[in-house]
Amino acid sequence: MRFPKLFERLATLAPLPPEEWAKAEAVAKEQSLAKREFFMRPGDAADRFAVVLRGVFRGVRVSPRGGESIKAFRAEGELIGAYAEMLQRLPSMTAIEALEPSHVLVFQTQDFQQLEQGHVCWERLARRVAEQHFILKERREQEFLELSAEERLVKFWEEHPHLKGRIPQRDVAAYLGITEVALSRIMSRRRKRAE
Amino acid sequence: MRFPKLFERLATLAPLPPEEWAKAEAVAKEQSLAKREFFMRPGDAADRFAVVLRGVFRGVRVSPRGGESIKAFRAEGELIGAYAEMLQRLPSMTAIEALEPSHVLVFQTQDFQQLEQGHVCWERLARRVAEQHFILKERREQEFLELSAEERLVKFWEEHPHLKGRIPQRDVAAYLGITEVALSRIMSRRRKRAE
DNA sequence: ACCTGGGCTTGACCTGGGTTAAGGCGGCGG
DNA sequence: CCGCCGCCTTAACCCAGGTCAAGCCCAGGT
Repeated sequence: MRFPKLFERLATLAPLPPEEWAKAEAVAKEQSLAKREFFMRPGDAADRFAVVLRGVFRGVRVSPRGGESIKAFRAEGELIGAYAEMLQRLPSMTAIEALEPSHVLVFQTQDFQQLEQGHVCWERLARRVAEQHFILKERREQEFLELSAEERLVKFWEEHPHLKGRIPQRDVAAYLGITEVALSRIMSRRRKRAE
Repeated sequence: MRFPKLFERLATLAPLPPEEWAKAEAVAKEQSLAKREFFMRPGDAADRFAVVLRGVFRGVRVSPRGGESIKAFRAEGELIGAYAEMLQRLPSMTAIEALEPSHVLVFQTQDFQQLEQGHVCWERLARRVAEQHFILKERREQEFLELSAEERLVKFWEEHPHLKGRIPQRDVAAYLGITEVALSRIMSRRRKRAE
């Protein structure tokens, strides 16, 4: 077994027989990405996803009007991929970019579907993944509905302490739905208030 | 079969043997709700969900600070329930309230889990449901990130034309994340612009 | 017909965040 | 060592939306 830690993590989501995991490892391919290299670009087919082994990624949505907003950051142990587009069999509308030299374990969705046909555990795992992703998005929805930009910022760092120092300020702003300028103002305001 | 239309709808999500559906109908209970009556209140156990047969509901999150925001409206054929809380086995933090005299088909999550143990089709259906819910929430996230309140309003009516005239203005505002006052202003601004 | 109350609008005023543009500053290549 | 570039900050100005408060409209009840 090449990735015992990853196996353990997945097994907490749904029971996963080691021999099934062995099959998964057999079809997965490792990939290294330089800083600023893309795992996926808008327009690419959403036919692959990966687990981050080392590094951090940002999922960027480039809107028709040119604005960039950030859907999520993903670090060690988390999944990257154009999930919504994959489910809808649409080309990716998301850019997924390494913010550090990174290393990932890539699966073709086609290979994953093969695994699903071999054992129900994969369908169960996929269900749990969908549910967890839903919970995350609903939490985010709620933050937009109820919290000010400043409150969202505080919460962001509470929930993602491991990203401290690894992502540029402007990306945090794009994640919060504000500009770099507004974020800088909010931070200086807080600094002052804390004397 | 008491609800052939519902059966058909579900069968489009995942293959569903009629005999399994019969079992589901056997454990489900119909419930009627008056206008303003709650299907679920904050603090209730999230141990049931339902399909709307007739009527409209709003899912309201009452924040600690007293503000009300609306997570979703649900009409005929859609699911109501405190989904995220159910997945996390937490008590509901959501109020689900009928905006019209309504009629729903209620399932206990416990009964649903029984069905799941009897046939994989239910797990597959649950997965599809999770995935669809995810897609909806991600779409909403994107709207908050990229669109102004006015653009969100336009999109809301494009996507929910069947709710026209059935939900009060203030609830639309609470769904968009703005106040009733702001919504009224936006609407009058648009009226003027259209001469 | 009248009152009442709920839901919507309007106005005056304030504030948070957008926009634009001008620096500051640290790292890196020449 | 200098100059450049990327990233962040600051300032001036503007506008969308929040807040508070008054008023309107209409449906329901008496």
